[in-house]
Amino acid sequence: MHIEFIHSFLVTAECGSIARASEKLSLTHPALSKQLRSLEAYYGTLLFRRSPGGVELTEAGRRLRERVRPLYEEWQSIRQELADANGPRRIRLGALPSLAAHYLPPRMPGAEGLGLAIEPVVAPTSDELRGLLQAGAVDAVLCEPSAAALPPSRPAVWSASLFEEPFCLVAHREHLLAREASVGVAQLRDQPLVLHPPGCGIRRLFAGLCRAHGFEPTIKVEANFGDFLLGYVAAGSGLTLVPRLVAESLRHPDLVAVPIREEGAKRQIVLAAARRETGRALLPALQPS
Amino acid sequence: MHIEFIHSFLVTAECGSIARASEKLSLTHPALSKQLRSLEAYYGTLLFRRSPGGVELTEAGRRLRERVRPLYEEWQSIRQELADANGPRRIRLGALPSLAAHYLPPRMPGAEGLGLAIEPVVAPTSDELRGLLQAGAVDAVLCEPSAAALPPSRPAVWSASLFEEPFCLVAHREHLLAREASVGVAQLRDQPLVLHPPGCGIRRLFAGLCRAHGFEPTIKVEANFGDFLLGYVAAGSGLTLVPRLVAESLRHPDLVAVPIREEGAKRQIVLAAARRETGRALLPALQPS
DNA sequence: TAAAAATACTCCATAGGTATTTTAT
DNA sequence: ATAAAATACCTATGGAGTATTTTTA
Repeated sequence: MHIEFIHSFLVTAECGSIARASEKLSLTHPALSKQLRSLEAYYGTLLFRRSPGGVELTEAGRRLRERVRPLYEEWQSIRQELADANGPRRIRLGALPSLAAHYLPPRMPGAEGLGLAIEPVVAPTSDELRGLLQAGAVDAVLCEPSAAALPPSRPAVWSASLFEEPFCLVAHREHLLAREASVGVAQLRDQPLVLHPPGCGIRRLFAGLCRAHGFEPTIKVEANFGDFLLGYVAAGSGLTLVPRLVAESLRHPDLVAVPIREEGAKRQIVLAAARRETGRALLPALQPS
Repeated sequence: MHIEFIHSFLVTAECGSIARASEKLSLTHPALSKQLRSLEAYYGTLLFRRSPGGVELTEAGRRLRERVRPLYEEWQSIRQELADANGPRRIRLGALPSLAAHYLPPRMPGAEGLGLAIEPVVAPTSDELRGLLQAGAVDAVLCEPSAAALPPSRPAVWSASLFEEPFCLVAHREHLLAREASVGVAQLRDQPLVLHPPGCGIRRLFAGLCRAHGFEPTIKVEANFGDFLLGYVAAGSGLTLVPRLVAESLRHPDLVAVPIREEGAKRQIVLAAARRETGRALLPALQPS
């Protein structure tokens, strides 16, 4: 019997629904359903009463829960103790600047709690991160999926999708578009843009979108670091684009972020690791909250 | 992580040797070795120091053992409690007469302790037991392997070998052969025999052996029940053959049992079950002591 | 050098996924 | 009718086996 099934059992009992519990556990409902069935076979008893409204513990299920909950906590704590004795596990984690600045920091304490000492390595593009991963300079990367999937030479052994976020337009608060609730790509025709250099994911994606709308973007300034870009925008030199993650933490009083309403105007972030085990260890700490 | 690996770990720590522990656990040593390796990966520490003399717990291993031993006991006791609440599981177990009389009784209390209520069903031949198993009249059978392996129609889903035992010659204490330490099949030429009817495993096997030695057995009386056979032998009507199990519990003052020294003069006993789960549940209770 | 354990490999049981059906309200 | 769970089916991880090699006292 897998101990993890006990965790699934406890979470399901808590949620009162296999479907909702399966989300929490990052499982599909059939998988969770089968886990619970196999627990029931193991104990030779029905543990849940199923209904369209969800599931409810049977008498035996309640008894099991009472006894098994402290046991599972003890199990975890034993593992924790052994892990602590080893000292934290050092993991070099490559990340895009936006993620290193806004996504990683709030998750570092949680990672530490799991015995992981994350050493961030920042690189400006997903392509460069891929290179670092292949070269063994980092153990895992947080980047766009191309880096995990495309390389035919040595693909990342393991990867998991973390989240998807739209891009936002950042404009000076007095700019015309700053008053819109959302902007379409078409509205950016002939607008002066302050963007990343050509190798960058945002730049590539955005140039493609403009061309799909029948125009070339008007790029006025190129810069590599997000803060510089925002400086230009604040100075009134043009507009820029940032992922929502960055838009959410805009603190400059003169800057306004407006989401782009366009199917393709979003980026996906994946966690990719050279070894599966590393990825699995990292994943719980790096889930979007 | 499989909880069973913890059991393996505890047994190995106790034995101080992977090879010896693997026997106790009915595993091969590579399998156990891999279980321990995967535990070590799970905890991120070396648990045993390996040497040609066996294995020894490391510091981390000792720590794990101390903490995990009570946890595993609690796990077992939880399972026991749930099992008890269900009432014992009734299992109809077909068995050959010799096994039902001498092998099963001492193992019934152990089975009860495992929550199994065994209901013995006796049938004189392995073939008949096979019929009962196929018909669903019993859940499992203790018999010779032919019944588990041969049938092309509906083979037993699950089977495991239990033990092998030689046959013994039973003679009146004043018979010439009763003084031998062991007898060869050749010595039985022209001896009057008291044997089971042709359908029976012992009869079939023995007739084959005699023919291999170039003679037909001289069968004087046929009877279906072991006790009757022994009665005839005690009365001086001839010799008979019984498995060692029966020979060991001969109580008649006039009867002497002598092992047969012959490669093929032995029988194998297997446990076969219609469903794998039944077999697995039964196996620990029915192991030879 | 001789034992014990580790490895290489093959096979199969089973966990998990996707797509679909069943069920109970 | 609908939401939830179960089922059917497929793929792939990994646990167990057999045969062989490596290790180390």
